Amino acid sequence: MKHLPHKTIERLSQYRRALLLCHEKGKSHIYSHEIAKIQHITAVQVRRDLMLIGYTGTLRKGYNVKELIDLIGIIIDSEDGLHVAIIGMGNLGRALINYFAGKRSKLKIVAGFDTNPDKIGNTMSGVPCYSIEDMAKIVLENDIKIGILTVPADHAIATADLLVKAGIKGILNYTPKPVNVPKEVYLEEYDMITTLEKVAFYVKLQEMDEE
Amino acid sequence: MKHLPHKTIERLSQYRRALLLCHEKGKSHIYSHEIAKIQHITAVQVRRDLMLIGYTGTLRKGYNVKELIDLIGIIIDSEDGLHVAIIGMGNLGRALINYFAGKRSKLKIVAGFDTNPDKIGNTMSGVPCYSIEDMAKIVLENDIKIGILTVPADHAIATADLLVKAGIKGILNYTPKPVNVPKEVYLEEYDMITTLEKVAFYVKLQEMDEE
DNA sequence: GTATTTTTGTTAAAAAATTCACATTGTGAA
DNA sequence: TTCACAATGTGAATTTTTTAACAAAAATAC
Ligand SMILES: NC(=O)c1ccc[n+]([C@@H]2O[C@H](COP(=O)([O-])OP(=O)(O)OC[C@H]3O[C@@H](n4cnc5c(N)ncnc54)[C@H](O)[C@@H]3O)[C@@H](O)[C@H]2O)c1
Ligand SMILES: NC(=O)c1ccc[n+]([C@@H]2O[C@H](COP(=O)([O-])OP(=O)(O)OC[C@H]3O[C@@H](n4cnc5c(N)ncnc54)[C@H](O)[C@@H]3O)[C@@H](O)[C@H]2O)c1
Repeated sequence: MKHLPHKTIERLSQYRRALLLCHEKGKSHIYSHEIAKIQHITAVQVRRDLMLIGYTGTLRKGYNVKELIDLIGIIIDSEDGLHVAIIGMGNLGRALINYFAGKRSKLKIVAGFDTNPDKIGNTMSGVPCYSIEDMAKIVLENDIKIGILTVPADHAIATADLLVKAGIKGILNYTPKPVNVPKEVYLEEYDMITTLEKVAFYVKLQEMDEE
Repeated sequence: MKHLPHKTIERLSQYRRALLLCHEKGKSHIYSHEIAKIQHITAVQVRRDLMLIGYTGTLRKGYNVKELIDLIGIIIDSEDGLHVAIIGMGNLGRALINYFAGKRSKLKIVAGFDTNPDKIGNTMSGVPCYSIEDMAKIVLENDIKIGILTVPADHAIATADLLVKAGIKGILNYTPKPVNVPKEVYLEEYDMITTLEKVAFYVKLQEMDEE
C-alpha cells in the first residue's frame, strides 16, 4: 500500500465508528451500500477505500465486520497506542476529556495542562491537570505525542510553541488562531465558526435557489 | 459568479477571521502571501479564491483589508443574519454558547433546547433554554434556520428528525452518530475523534518514515 | 441445471482542486 | 528615464478525488 488519500483516512475512521456499532449489535457482515448509507456517501466510494487498504469482502455477502474493524485498526492506529494531552482545561477542554473518557481506543488522554492554580493538581474525569510549567517534563515522562489546544485564543501561538519545544509530534488546534509549527509536526486546525458559516452559506444558497 | 468550490467557502470564512484581526490591528492592506502564511496554504490558492469571488487587489500593494472583509461578508453571509439553535445544553452545548456569545456576526444563537427540567427555563450566557417539546413553536417564532446538535449520541437521530419536522434548513451534527435528513436540509457532521485519529495516523506515519 | 439477481473489485473516465508558469504592471532605485 | 523587482491575475497543466461502467462470481429462483 503506497499512499492513502487524506480523505480516505478520515473515512476509514468513520467507517470503523459505524462498524463498531454494527458489531455491538451482533451484525457479522455488511455491504458497501450499507456503510455508504450511514456515511452519506456512495457505495463505490466505500469499495474504493477498502480496495486501497487491500481488504477483500465476500461476494454476495459483503464485508466481515470484525475483520474490517481490525484491519482499519492496523492501518490507522499506532500499535502501542498513543498518548494525548489537552492544553487548557476550560469549557472545551473539559468537554473533550469527558467525551473521550471511557472510549477504549488506542488514543488516550493522559494529561491536562493549565495556568490556573485552582485547576492544577486536580484531576478531571481521571485526567490529572498539571502546570504548564511542567509541560516538557510531563510530555517526556508520559511519552505524549499529541496535544489538543484549547487555551484562550490569545495564548494559542505561545502555547503551540511550548508544545513543539516539549517535543510533541502532532497538534490539534481548536482555537480560532492559526499557529505555526515546524514541518515535522503534524498540524490540524478546526474552527467551529468556519463550519457553521459554511452551513449557513449553503442554507442561504438553497433559499436563494428556491426563489 | 457561477459556483464556488466547497473548499473555497471554508477558506473564505478563514480568510475573513484572519482579516478581521489584521483590521483590528490597523493594517489596511495585505498581500496574498501574508494571508497564505497565516492559513498554511499557498499564495496562488489565495489569489485563485479571491479571483473566484471577483475581488481585485492593487498591484504591488495587495488587498484592501476592509473591502475584502466586506466582500466576503456579502458572499457568505445572509443579508439579514441567520438564527441558530443549540439542541442539548450539556458540556459541549454550553461551551459552544459561551464561545459564540459576544461574537458579533450574522449568525446568532437565539435558543437552546434540552429535556432536563432543571435547565429548561434558565438562560445560559443570555441564551434561553426551552423544552424540546416546544421546538416547532420556538423555531417558527424565532425564524431559526440552523440547529447545532449536541445531544447524547443515542438521541441524535430522533432529535435530528424533530429538527427537520420543525422546519430547520441546516444541521451541524457534533454527535458521533450520523443522522439522516431530506436532501433539502443541508447537513454537516463533525466528529472530534475522527480528526484526532487523523492526526494520530500522520504522527505514526512520520515516525515510521524516520526509522 | 440454467437464468437472474446482487454484490464485489477495478479500470477508465470525469470532476474537483491545486499548482505551475508567466504575462502584466505599479513602484522605487540607480 | 530606465531597470529591476515584487506583486497580481489567470490560462494551462497537474494532481487528487470521485464517479461511471462493467466483468466476474456467488446466491437464489425457477
Ligand atoms: N467553547 C467552545 O465551544 C469553543 C469552540 C471552539 C473553539 N473554542 C476555543 O477554544 C479555546 C478554549 O475555549 P473555552 O471555552 O474552553 O475557554 P475557557 O476560558 O473556558 O478555557 C480556557 C482554559 O485555558 C486556561 N489557560 C489560560 N491561559 C493558559 C495558558 N497560557 N496555558 C494553559 N492554559 C491556559 C484557563 O485557565 C482555562 O482553564 C478558545 O480559544 C476558544 O476560542 C472554544
Ligand atoms: N463533550 C465533547 O467534547 C464532545 C465532543 C464531541 C462530540 N460530543 C458529542 O456531543 C454530544 C453532547 O456531549 P456533551 O458532553 O455535551 O454531553 P452532555 O451529557 O453533557 O450533554 C447532553 C445534554 O443533552 C440533554 N439531552 C438529553 N437528551 C436530550 C434530548 N432528547 N433532547 C434534547 N436534549 C437532550 C441533556 O439533558 C444534556 O444537557 C454527545 O453526543 C457527544 O458524543 C461531545
